[in-house]
Amino acid sequence: MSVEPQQTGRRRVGRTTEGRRLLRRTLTVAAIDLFLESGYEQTTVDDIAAAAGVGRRTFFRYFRSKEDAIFPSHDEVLRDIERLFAEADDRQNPVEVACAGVTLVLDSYLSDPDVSVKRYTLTHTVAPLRDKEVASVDRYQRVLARYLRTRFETDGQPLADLRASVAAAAVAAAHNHVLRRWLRSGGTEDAHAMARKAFQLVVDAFSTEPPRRETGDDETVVAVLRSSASLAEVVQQISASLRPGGGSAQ
Amino acid sequence: MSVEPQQTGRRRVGRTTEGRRLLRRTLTVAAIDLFLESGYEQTTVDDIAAAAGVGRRTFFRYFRSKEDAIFPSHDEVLRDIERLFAEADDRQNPVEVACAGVTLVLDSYLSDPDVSVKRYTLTHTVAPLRDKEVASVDRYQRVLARYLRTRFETDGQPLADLRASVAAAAVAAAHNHVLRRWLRSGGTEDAHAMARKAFQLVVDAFSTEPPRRETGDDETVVAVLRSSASLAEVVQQISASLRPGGGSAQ
DNA sequence: GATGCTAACGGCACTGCGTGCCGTTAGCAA
DNA sequence: TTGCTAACGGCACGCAGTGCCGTTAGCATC
Repeated sequence: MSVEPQQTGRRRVGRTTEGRRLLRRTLTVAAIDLFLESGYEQTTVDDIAAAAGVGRRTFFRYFRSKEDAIFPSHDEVLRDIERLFAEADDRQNPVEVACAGVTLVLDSYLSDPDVSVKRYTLTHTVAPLRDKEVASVDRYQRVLARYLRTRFETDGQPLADLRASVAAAAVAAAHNHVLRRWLRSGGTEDAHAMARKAFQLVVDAFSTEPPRRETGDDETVVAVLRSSASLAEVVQQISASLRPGGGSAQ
Repeated sequence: MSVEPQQTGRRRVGRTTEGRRLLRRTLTVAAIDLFLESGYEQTTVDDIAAAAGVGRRTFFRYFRSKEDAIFPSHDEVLRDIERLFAEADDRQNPVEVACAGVTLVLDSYLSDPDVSVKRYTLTHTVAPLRDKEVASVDRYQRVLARYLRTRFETDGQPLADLRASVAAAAVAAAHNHVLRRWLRSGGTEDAHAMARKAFQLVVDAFSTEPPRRETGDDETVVAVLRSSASLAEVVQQISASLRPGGGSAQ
């Protein structure tokens, strides 16, 4: 395919940082197109490198494996999330901060709808690529869980570790749901609007603040108290309510 | 290592179904021990096969890849979960059914503590093995989400798809948390007791009864509490509610 | 404009994973 | 004893991923 295979001195496109980004993207696009066209297994790394006009060895200087070729560099997004968490106000709702963090992931997909949609058809079809995607989601989820754990711990939450893992998984799942819907729509729907709704559902479920509205199920006790009551009275009344049949409205 | 390499006719241990299980386990144990002893990358498939007394080609008749060697056959557990969901009473809480399903996964680990603990140190250390583990968790999570989605849809839940994905992720995360703690304890703690607590937290967060709005006037504080909350939590939440501006619905 | 330095690139060779193919052999039935 | 079937071992092959090295573009310096 290449007209000048042994030409001395190809363009050194990867010399500068900007050049590296460009070549990386060229390789990604080439990989995606070849995978879609000829199938993942049928496409060799040589094919991808040749399509991008570089040597096979260079490919592996840009991607650690054949599967990685179609994915963006998650490391940068991860760093952005870490920075957002580090700079976050401790007075903010931790779960909402986590949602803001994972929104950076969403944005990284939104910034390149064409590639994202094509990649989705691949991760939806090819098992090794799907596994890689899942592994990267797990990396994000771990970062979320770590942040939430420290926040929950300083807030004195009981079972902080468990809560953090569960909440992180929920936030990640909400993000994935929105992302999938957006990808299935071909990148046309309003992802951020969907994300707001989805995150609201998670925040409501996991908010550690006194919730504005609560789901009243069989195991919920509603206590109505005068604000002038002393704390001791309150405790007494609450413990009475928690006994079977003692709830004021259950 | 094998004393009789070209002996005609090794034992056909894999002939019967029971024999296959036995040889599979032998290969798994050999792989785990070799990975722990010599390192994952340093250990070749030939080493594993030789340690188990079979040929390299036979190894790949039992495992699809080198990474798969240390994992149990998730397919069986997945089938058990599907059957549990199929036979589940539709009047049961869907999230609780999902927890019951994922408990089957927990049990599969508990049934072989020795291998599970050793495997954990590997998945905790070796990136490719961790990725495989994450991928298998995702498979379970998808089954949970599919069940929850149909249940939520027939229950007429709004955003059933989103809720199902998020709840499935939460259930899976709670399971993983319990499993990790149990593995870190060396398989000594009471995993089922931990699981009950962890699942309770998820069920509370995702119970799907219609939300109830509470309105109060300036002199009344309405606090809605989960009966599973500890007294300390209750006091903390109540005192927060009694502070000006801290009320949940005042 | 000539020279030296640095870093990216291409090519080569090598290890090892995963697979298709085939001859061999154990287990079982007739 | 004979024939059938299925698991096994060995062989060869393609390809992923890596270490090594010579080459070359880009840049600074004289």
